[in-house]
Amino acid sequence: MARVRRENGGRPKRPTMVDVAREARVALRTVSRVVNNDPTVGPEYVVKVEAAIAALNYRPDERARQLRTGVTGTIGAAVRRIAEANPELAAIERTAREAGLTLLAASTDFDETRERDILISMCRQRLDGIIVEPFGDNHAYLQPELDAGVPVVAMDRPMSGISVDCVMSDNAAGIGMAFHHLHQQGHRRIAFIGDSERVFSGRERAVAFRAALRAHGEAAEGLVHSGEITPERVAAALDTALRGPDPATALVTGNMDTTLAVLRHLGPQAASRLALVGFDEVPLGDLLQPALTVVAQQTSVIGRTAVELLRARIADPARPAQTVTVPVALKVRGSGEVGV
Amino acid sequence: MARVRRENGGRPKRPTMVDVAREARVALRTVSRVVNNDPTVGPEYVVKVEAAIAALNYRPDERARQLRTGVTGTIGAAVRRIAEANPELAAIERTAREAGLTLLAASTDFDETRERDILISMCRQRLDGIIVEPFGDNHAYLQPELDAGVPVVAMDRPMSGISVDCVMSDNAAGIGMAFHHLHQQGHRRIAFIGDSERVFSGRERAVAFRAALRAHGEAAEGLVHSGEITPERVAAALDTALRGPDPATALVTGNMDTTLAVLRHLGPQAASRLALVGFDEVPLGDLLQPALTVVAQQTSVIGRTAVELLRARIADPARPAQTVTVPVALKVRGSGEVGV
DNA sequence: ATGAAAGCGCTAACAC
DNA sequence: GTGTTAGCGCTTTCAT
Repeated sequence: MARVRRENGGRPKRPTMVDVAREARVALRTVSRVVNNDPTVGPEYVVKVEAAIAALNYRPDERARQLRTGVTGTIGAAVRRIAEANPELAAIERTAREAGLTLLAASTDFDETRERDILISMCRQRLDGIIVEPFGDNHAYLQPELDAGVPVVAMDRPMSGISVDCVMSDNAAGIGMAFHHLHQQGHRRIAFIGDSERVFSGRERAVAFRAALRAHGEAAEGLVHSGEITPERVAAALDTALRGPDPATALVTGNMDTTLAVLRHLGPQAASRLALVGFDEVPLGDLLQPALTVVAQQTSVIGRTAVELLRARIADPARPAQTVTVPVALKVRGSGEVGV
Repeated sequence: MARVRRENGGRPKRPTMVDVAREARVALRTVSRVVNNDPTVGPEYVVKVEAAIAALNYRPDERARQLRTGVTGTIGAAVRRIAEANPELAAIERTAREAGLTLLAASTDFDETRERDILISMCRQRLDGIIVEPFGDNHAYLQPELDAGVPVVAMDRPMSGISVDCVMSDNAAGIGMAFHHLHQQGHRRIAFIGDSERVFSGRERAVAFRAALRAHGEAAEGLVHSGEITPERVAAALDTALRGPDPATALVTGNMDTTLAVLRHLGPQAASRLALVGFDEVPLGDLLQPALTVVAQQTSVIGRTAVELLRARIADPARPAQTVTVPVALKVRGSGEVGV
């Protein structure tokens, strides 16, 4: 049974369709039909071929099939971090699987060069389509690929320099909800700490927060802090916001990393001294005391939509690019409901 | 420039090496050499070919290259869950990248059938090797693939029915550390709640815990609870352990999910009533009160080792299979240091 | 319904 | 140093 020919260096050589045809004494074409479950094959041939396949342990070579047919049945996902909790990626995988697609996932790792390498590599692999959570801020180099018909969908952030389908959360509405909630609880000095405004979502959220302040007639001075998420910068921002004659009594954090940095700086009871609403769910946020009130993104909707947009574009490369905005929801759990 | 031929249905056709050769008025072979940075090409040809490549927006087809050369430069990782925090997967990706390998990651999703589908699919894609965090308990169906020379490495758990390289944590030592630590703190009634003993790590850890009890002359009655991780079962196990005339004063949990279930059942201050040591880090465990004392696995060592074992096997298919055991470490943070 | 042969896009011998 | 040709393993006309 283990009739493996060895060639050079002890590396066994897998049997090919030709070997199966010879073993079964049928034509190559017949083996191909059996492998692809073509119903027009005589039952006796099916038996013979399947016996030969089993005897030789034949496995079709997917690469050759892909080369011949032109499609890979695989889509790529270039996300910023695989391997951290990534519910969007989970949703992409689930949706892709349901559609019979294989998923090739890679981390851009917050590195513009690496993002580019990954995307180019995916194009060279002739994947059926690519979902990207863009990081760099100039994706014009992808224009030739788009012209060549490579389907691309942006997730969480738009891409600059090219026009592609995009799905993302309603950042402005989320910030509005957070602000409004704290305002309703009676807070009048509400601060915001978020990501750098060079990052798309950081910018959108900071802008929305300033708009909320303005809408409620509050001044933004000393209340809006955006920049890199480092423990030092977050600590400094907190100190500024909480000091002075008129300190903030409530805080909105612009993303998960900021929320964690705030919690780590103030200690676990941060939220018993300060009303806190975070953008993004925090793992185990429900076990903290008080539990964390957050603006939650519908990550699985986003991931599923990304795949759906991609499939729609694969089916019709000519359809106009569209941007889908997914609503967010306020999860009231305690930390935002601390009195003034 | 955007000289894209369209054929059927508006799908553009990408130019091939032949097109580039024609455009540059050189032979196919020359284009191939330029693309592969062969130094023996005359500089004037390099210029001509690169101009043609740019003019046509040519991108080499990786599938054809792979088919011809026989190697894919890609390894597969079949893990139980992509998309949850998975530091081992992160380490695999990093190590693979450093070695110039692409990573194809897929979730087996705690589903034996799916695991099998994924592994077979990876074999059909002729990946250079496969890392699997095994879930099912009979992998004999992979024997033909192993015979055919497919390199496979098991991670976290051994595979049954076949002999492959394996890397995993020293489960017994970790349980020993947890028990010993609590015993040193003066606890004499130490309970254990863990995963089903049908799962390899659940079994190893339960067995090790019983051995620890025995070594300290304690009886196991009512103290060792293994089974499916559901809120109900964990609650029942807790009730049993904490009730009666001689209730447990300390608890060891067998994995992260159990730890979370315990925390959720007892409330966040669980550890102020009960000394608790968990197996596995818990995200944000350091922000709880008291912070969680855990047995931490060296996940990045495990992931890196998995790739290294795989590369060693790719290089030498004949080398004997080996199992690498990675030490674990006790992280003392507070929850295991609560008095009797 | 089955068989022979061409060809997907590339690399590797070999000749020039 | 460059061009010609065969062939990787499969699918797909086209004959039979």
